[in-house]
Amino acid sequence: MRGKVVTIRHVARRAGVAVGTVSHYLNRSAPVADGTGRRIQRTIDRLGYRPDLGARGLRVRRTQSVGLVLPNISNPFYSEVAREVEHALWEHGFQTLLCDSAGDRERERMHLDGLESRRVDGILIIRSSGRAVPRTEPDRQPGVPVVYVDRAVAGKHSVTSDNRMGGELAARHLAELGHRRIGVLAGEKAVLNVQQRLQGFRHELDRHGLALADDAVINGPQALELGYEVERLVRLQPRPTAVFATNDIVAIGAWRRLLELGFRIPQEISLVGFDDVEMSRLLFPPLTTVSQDKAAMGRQAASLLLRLLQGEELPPEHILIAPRLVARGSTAALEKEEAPS
Amino acid sequence: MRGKVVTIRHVARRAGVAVGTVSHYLNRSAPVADGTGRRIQRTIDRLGYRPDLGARGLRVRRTQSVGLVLPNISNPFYSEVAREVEHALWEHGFQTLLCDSAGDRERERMHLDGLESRRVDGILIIRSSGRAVPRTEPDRQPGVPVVYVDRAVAGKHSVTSDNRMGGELAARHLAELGHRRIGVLAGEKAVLNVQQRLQGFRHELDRHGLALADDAVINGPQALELGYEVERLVRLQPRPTAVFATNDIVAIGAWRRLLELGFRIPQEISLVGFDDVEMSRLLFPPLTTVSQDKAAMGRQAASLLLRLLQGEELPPEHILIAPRLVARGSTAALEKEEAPS
DNA sequence: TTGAAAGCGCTAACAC
DNA sequence: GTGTTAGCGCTTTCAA
Repeated sequence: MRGKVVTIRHVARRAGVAVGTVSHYLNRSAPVADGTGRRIQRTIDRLGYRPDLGARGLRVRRTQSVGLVLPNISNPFYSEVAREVEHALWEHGFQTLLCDSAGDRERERMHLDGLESRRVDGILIIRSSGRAVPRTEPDRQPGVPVVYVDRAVAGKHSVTSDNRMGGELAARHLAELGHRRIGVLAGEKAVLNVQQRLQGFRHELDRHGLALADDAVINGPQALELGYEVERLVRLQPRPTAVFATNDIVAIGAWRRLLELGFRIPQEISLVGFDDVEMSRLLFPPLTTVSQDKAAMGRQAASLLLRLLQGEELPPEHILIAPRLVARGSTAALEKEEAPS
Repeated sequence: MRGKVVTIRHVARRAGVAVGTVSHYLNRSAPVADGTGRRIQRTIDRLGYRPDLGARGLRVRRTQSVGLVLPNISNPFYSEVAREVEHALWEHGFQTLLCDSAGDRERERMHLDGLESRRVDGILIIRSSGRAVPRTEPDRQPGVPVVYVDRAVAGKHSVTSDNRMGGELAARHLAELGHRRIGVLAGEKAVLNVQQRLQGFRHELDRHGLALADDAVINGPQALELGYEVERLVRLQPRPTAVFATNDIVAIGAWRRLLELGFRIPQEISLVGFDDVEMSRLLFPPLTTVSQDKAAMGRQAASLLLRLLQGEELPPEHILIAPRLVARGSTAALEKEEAPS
């Protein structure tokens, strides 16, 4: 497969020095005379020598690589995180090993095994939710730092959005616009992120003297189809004047169905999502949503891992990234108690 | 960093056999007595031994890894390709090394250097277009197979959509719906994919006795902003009744602006995109578009590379993936010459 | 079948 | 400053 590569020995011989000297030159692990250095560099260029990182890794026991495990790289949320992670790691000389678990716990485990065999220096993982993620879990390779992203795990390093705060932001926005009858399209109760968003939402509603009717909360997997269920919400008496969806995909499903049903957004009904995926702002009207700072999550997770890789001994830390409300066209102030129905 | 890992030697000693035997057992490179094998396996499990793939790679000169270089992993088009690639490679025991070039040629070059140092067995690359991709280019590491994705490169292995055919499909669809005055929002002239889509479009229009007016083609970078230029198109006299955008993002820009301007889609104006990114079907009305089979592209590229990695000597081959027209809500038959204006 | 040993490309300790 | 060499964990002759 790989032909006769040029090795450090070839370089040494051609430059008329010892391999140790070349190695020192390369790694600045010992000073090398100017002339010698130049001769070595010239030889390297001429021969097109590239140090074999695998061999180096075997020797120094560091591969300068980290595994990135996530449920689906083509999910825009994850891919944006992945992009930031890759950039941050690359700038520090680390190669990203992409592991797509396809949302499958078993596959995720196999990937983790693979990364262990590849002796990665660290791991960033967005666990597949396969029902809820256990709130805690055992270490695999002791000594290999792991940072959890978008999932809080007790006793581990993790970086997530402040989901509770996000829920509050959504509630405050709607409350301040004067909405009093509000429906919610919520993900599954077992999912921690959903729970927290809902908690925050309820809590803030409460502060405004509002409450969620039991039949005004619809649970289900966070997918387009859940959004379609908005139809049940608008049949309620009295009809909610605003709907909060626990993520944008769900909100988009709702948006579609509402438009199909002939509702005018936001005049007749307001809609708030969560995530701020790219397409939210492209809709018409564009979606008001709680924006998660995906780039910041990726960057923070990477830089936390990087610090651990330097050997810093940090206690497990849960970094919360603040979301912010992005008010766009899908929400509006409630017109004073709908006039003649 | 990595503590005292257990090596094949530990396993051998504990199992009371030679390291060679363990190796043979692991790789089935020689038959091993049943009893011995079982003893080895038990020891492996007990010790939690994981072969060091780096060390193995050093010895066998294959790393079981391939580099995937692309301009932006958070672009939904690329990330979908990436997903298929990762899956296909992983199922054949290869690890994907993710390299995001951020659309920067220099960075792309550095990534390629890095992959060379990491001794990847092969490379899949979606070149950054930084102005046009040269139609041909030199090999880097002789012996390391490279497959170009979404870009045709003379004399190299490549997998792309049949862009010309895609253009034809779009034109045929509009022509058959009775449209005669058609506008185009085209990417930059220097980009090969755009050229081909346009060629196909014009060619098919021609077959229907139609032509594109000079001022009915607007060029620019394929981004949302180009879509907004649809405003210039609808000011033309006579006004086009249909618009073809060379990709979906552009089409979505157009869709937004048209809605803002108060046009009804498709009653007053039809709109066709290209790519079929996820959000196309989520719009309202959903976008009619030429669907590129991204999954097929990823799979085919991966399986071509895999064959090359088996050592097959294939002549450079340009695999074309057929696109198909997905007629959704944004196009409609032209109502017989708009009645009273 | 099994075992011993050489060597993949590199770094780091040590000697000069 | 520079050169020599052991050895990282593994596979693969070759001999037993």
